[in-house]
Amino acid sequence: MEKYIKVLKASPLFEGISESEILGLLNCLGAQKKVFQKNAFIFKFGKEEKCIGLVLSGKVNLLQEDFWGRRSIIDKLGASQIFGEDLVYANIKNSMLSVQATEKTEVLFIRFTNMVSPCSLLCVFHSRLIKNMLVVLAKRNANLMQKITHVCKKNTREKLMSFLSEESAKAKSSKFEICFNREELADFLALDRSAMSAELSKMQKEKIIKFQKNKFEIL
Amino acid sequence: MEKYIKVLKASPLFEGISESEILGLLNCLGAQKKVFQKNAFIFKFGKEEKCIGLVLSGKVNLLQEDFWGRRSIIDKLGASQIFGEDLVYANIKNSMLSVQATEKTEVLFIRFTNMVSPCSLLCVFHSRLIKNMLVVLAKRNANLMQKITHVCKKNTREKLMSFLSEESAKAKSSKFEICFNREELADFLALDRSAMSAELSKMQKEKIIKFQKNKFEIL
DNA sequence: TAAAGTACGTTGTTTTTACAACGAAACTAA
DNA sequence: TTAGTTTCGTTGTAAAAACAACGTACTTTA
Repeated sequence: MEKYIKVLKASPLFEGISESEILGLLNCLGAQKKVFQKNAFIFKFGKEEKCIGLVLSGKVNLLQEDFWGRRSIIDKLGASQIFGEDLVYANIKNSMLSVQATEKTEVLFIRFTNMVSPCSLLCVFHSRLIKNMLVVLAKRNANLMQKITHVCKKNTREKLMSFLSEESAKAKSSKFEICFNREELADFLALDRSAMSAELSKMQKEKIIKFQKNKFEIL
Repeated sequence: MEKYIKVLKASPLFEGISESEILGLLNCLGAQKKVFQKNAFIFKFGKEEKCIGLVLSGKVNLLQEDFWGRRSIIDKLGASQIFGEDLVYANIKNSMLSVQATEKTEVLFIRFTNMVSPCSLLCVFHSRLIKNMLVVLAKRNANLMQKITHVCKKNTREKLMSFLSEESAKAKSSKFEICFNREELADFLALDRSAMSAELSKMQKEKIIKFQKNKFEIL
């Protein structure tokens, strides 16, 4: 696991814990690595899950899927980010969302029973882990709020502008790159892909934005 | 504050803490009561806030408002429920959402600086409060997910059915009462009120649902 | 109890979106 | 290299939603 120490250190879950201490903790936590190929499901909605996942490499989409296969993407996570954290404390057994690899992805699973009823070594770091979890949950909250902001806009253009403005703010620049391809973006903003594509072109013609593939600029 | 002890005891924030202990805690927490009239804003988006709010009586809407006054209701809270909890841990100073009283409402404010750096009495309950906050945040999470589920449905009818099904499940009955009036429901589901009203009527004609004011039945 | 205000349903028109279908470009793998 | 696949933009048409306007019933309050 030393190979991934930088990734682990950068994770919000291990904030404030030293590299050597993290390695010790992983044993207590019963951490296990698994590899997923592109498009493989890591969590599937409704299935019982007992682990938190930490992305070691690659990328995953958090998403909801309804009965008819219509999907709604909640967020895309990269290395160091974690998922499934809400299951631990909301008293829910079954996963509320699906998690799907968008490329070959390595995930570290942590059994959260170990996290709630800790062993003696874990005890030392228990309160630190708990605090970190609070931050993780609050951040996920902010995230969901942001998504709600976007999807509740009343039409295609406003949704796009809401999203692009936030991305621009995150990047602290009018030029930025987004992590979604067109279909993913449509599923994130609850739009029809082709209609969205048309609107993007229209906005480019009107010189509101410029884009090329995933590179955007707000004018 | 003895008057509200039942309400406080029922709050997820004080889960596992006895009534007498709660009363002691409130001093350390610097709790203060305020009264708000119908439609008054308790929090306003973007304003700096330093308190968690606990509803003692009445009801409030959590909502987002954009530049043009278009609002999106996130949730309606009643007695014992708390808001502003994410501000404490997400390292955000300004409130991400507005909170508005929908009737005359009493709110208990708790300065969260006191909650993070506790006094000696607080210390005894500190870990309990933290655990409770984890649950609150995780539940809010589940809540936001549920809202996302509804608003991401592709048309009016599906949004309504998604919402009504959940309400029915919550009530564990095909007959149930909803907490929103029509305009609030429209703002919750990101719909036009009149279009929604029309669709509800249509669904009633088709004998999919029955309703009268806020009482609904799924057939 | 009269008057004003609010909540809700209804309707017709305009605007917007969804859907399907297609072609070009970019990417992948044999 | 070539064939197959995926991604993306474009277009026309059908479907749906937004909007405005209005009537009625119910509430509030003076």
